[in-house]
Amino acid sequence: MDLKPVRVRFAPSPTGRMHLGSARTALYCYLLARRTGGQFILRIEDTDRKRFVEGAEQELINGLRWLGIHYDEGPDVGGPYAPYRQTERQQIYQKWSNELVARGHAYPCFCTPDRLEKVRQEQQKQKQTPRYDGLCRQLDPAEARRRVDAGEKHVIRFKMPTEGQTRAVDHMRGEITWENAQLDDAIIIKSDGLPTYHLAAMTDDFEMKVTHVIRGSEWLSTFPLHVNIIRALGWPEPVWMHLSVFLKPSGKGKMSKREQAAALGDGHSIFVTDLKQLGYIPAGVLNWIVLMGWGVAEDDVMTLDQMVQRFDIDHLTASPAAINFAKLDHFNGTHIRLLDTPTLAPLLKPFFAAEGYTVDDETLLKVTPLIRERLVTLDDCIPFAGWFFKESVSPNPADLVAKGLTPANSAAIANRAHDILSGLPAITHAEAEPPLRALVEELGLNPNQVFGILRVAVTGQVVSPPLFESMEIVGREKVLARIRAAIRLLETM
RNA sequence: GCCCCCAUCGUCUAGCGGCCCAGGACGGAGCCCUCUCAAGGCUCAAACAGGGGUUCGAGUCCCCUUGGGGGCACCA
Repeated sequence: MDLKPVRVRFAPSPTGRMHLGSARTALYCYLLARRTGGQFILRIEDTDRKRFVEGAEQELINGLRWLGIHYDEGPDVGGPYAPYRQTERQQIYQKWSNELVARGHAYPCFCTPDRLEKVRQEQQKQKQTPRYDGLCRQLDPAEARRRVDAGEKHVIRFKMPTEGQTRAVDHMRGEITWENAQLDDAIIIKSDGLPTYHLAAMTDDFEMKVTHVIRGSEWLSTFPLHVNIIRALGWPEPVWMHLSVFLKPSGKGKMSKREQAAALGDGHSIFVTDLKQLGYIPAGVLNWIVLMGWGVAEDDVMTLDQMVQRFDIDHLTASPAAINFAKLDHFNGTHIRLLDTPTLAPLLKPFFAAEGYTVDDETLLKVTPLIRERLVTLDDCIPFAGWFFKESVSPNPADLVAKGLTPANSAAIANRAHDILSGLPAITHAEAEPPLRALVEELGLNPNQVFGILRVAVTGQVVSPPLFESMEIVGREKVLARIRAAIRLLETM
């Protein structure tokens, strides 16, 4: 691919939550900018006041920050082409809209929503493609001008060519051709004076000197409109790329609200801020989404920096990708394992806190290496290590009985172990294991049987981090006390 | 209904005419390691949607069919 520095923008509208699709678009934009040493811009497309959602912009920004996708220019950081919120750029769109009308490429339309709706219904009844019937396109420009000046309510429509074809090139898909006769005269300025996406995005991309437009494939159908606007104004054309959508895990269509809720109940989500709360880390999420639409032959575990090194827009995939949460889990676990203890431990803390545990850093730092390779998500630290921060544990009596043995036998074994351990000045991994192994040998049992009793006695659970390391962290007095409690429990069975 | 896009293992993908009786990853199965659970190592099963062309040669190029997806708003 060409490595000349580019200017790319991520241009979401603050109308909802930030989902995986947006995150991937932002990621690809970011990767391309960094790869070429260019700039990555965040632009807020907030011209739809009806669907505007308070706080959505902040969630977007938080999401990008959390993922580590940093932008060079944006509403909160400024930049040479500020402002970066479209509602603050209204005069600019007005100017270019006027220019379009002056050049005969656009016209005022006085049709009411009511009339438009009737036309649409009529067309549908006749099995025709619903589109504007061009009534106001015939209007004499001077007459139209007079009505506008008189304050008559109107919109501005772009005058699409009616003959021939429109051709445009998508970098991933090649040349695409449309019959102009199929195209519609889209509204570019609404009656509230604000532009629609079509005018606003094209204008800003021009004004902000955007060289590469990476956006969702939902824009493919309005692609010919956009290139016609640009060409009518004589603006340079960017490199276009329309990324495909993400499909639900079954591969059939997009995720519905209901399915989103089901995924959440399962510990998964398509929303970035949810993922953070569910215990996913940015590196895992990033590695997961970057591979949905971009393939690497081998070594698919990558950090953000490694992605930058390898990213190549010539090798993006155009086909829709089904979401696979199992793969997210895999990448998340893999990247957690890549974290060193001083980095991982603080990430775990809020999850312990959320469960009501008070954790001291000293213990946490010792516990972290023991559970690191067992974590798929950060919140897995609770079942594995929550018990470390409890004053006492309450084992299920039945779990204390070793496989193939009676409660009495188990109690006797626990007693022997207790004697051995109490004879040690301190219970460390190095000092405790040999004599207990010897005990296993002497009794002619499996390590599993003996260590299993102790595991349940000390940790209160059947699954835990390694026994000896765990006992060392818990400390001699507590270990011995818990074994004695377990013996008493076994004796009452 | 109309327009446009897409099509390799269940899933994400490598492949850009011969290196492919198709490679990697997830998931699945088995084995090894092992104090539980993991992690790790090894092995196995698993795909070029179908049909026509072009070519000495096609997963790779073209066409059709089928299937899937997106769009058809004074939303983005």
